[in-house]
Amino acid sequence: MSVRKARAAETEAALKEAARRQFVERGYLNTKISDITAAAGRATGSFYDHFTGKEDLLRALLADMRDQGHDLAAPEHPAHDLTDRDQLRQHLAVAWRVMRDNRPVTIALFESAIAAGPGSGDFWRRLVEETEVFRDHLAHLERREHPLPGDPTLVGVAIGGMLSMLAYALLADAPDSRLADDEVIDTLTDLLLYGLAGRDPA
Amino acid sequence: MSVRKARAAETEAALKEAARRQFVERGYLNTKISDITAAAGRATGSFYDHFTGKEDLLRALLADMRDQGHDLAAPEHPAHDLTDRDQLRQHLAVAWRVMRDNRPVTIALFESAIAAGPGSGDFWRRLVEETEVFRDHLAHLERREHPLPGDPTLVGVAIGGMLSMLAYALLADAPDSRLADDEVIDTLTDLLLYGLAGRDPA
DNA sequence: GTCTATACTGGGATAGAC
DNA sequence: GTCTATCCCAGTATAGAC
Repeated sequence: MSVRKARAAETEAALKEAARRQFVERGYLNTKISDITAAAGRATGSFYDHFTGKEDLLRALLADMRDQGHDLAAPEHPAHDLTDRDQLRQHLAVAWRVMRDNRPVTIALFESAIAAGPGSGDFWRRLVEETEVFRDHLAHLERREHPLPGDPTLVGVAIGGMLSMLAYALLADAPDSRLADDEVIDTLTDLLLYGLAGRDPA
Repeated sequence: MSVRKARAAETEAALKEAARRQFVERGYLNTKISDITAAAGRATGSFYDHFTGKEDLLRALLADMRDQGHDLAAPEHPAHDLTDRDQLRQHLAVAWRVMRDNRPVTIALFESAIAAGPGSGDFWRRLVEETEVFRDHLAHLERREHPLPGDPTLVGVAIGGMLSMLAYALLADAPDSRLADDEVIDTLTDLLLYGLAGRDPA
């Protein structure tokens, strides 16, 4: 790689890194192109030598994340019984960990989904996509004649929605998290597994 | 009330009504002042004779809703045992109904909460406020020595977040709801009461 | 490829006639 | 109170020198 290209790659990396920081600090929607370039110590114009716009940059960040093995959408799932506490907890923990480790992207995706606005069906579609893992596992349970609270898609979306919302509120809005990750995960596990009634209907 | 004032009130009402329609159609964030005035058949400038801005208008819509007895934050709660299926279902149904009956406001509040951006702690705060009812009931259970999945605030926020998210996705993004209200409410009731394991750990 | 400078735009907001 | 006309700014995006 030539020196020229290396420089360019450096700038691109700097822009991405700056963007990540800004997204966490001000949120995706409130971050202006000029905020990013300023934080990266570059001129505004330079941005457009690397990206066509903010959405394009977000796509790039998403791709980077995927390359690093992290995947917001679908963590691996060798196991297949969500009614097993350890397995359910494991799933929730992985999802939470991915979101926590990729706060900038988590935040940005959430905000951009909202900004797309209602009516397009886009929001619902994205939510359904993101919750594929849960839906699959739930459908699996259903085939095994395990009674579910309702339609697998709906239940999956409910669970996924709860997770996203909590992640945004807790990871984005309160970085100095007042709640430990483990507490959150344990709570969600028990809530989703046994509900408010609890294990023993004592 | 003078004729003059009546005219003004009419315009104000027209603006509010137009805003409600626009919020559902394009979303709160994507709605411009000029969209509202145009939809109301008034000039852009007239808007400012009634409201100082979009947020001000939203506050007015919220107040209207409250006046009509609907309250996004706290439906009445004479009963006090969320582990009773009927009572839990009732709570969820009321919350859902209020959101459905006030789609414009539900949508606008959700979007404006996001737009506030992370970092301010505002989002978390709003979520905690909105879920006061649940938290109170859960705390009540806890005092009665009923074991909960976790901290009442956290559990309440989780439940409320699930509801908000689902409402936005289902009520806002898919108005021609592919899912019946009753199905949603029944599913959530069973999920939250008994969890994925179900009533009988058969 | 990166800079500086600037053109362009959307949309919020106001002035002033009616 | 409502209109028309306009101002004005923030932000995006481009042009062109280096």
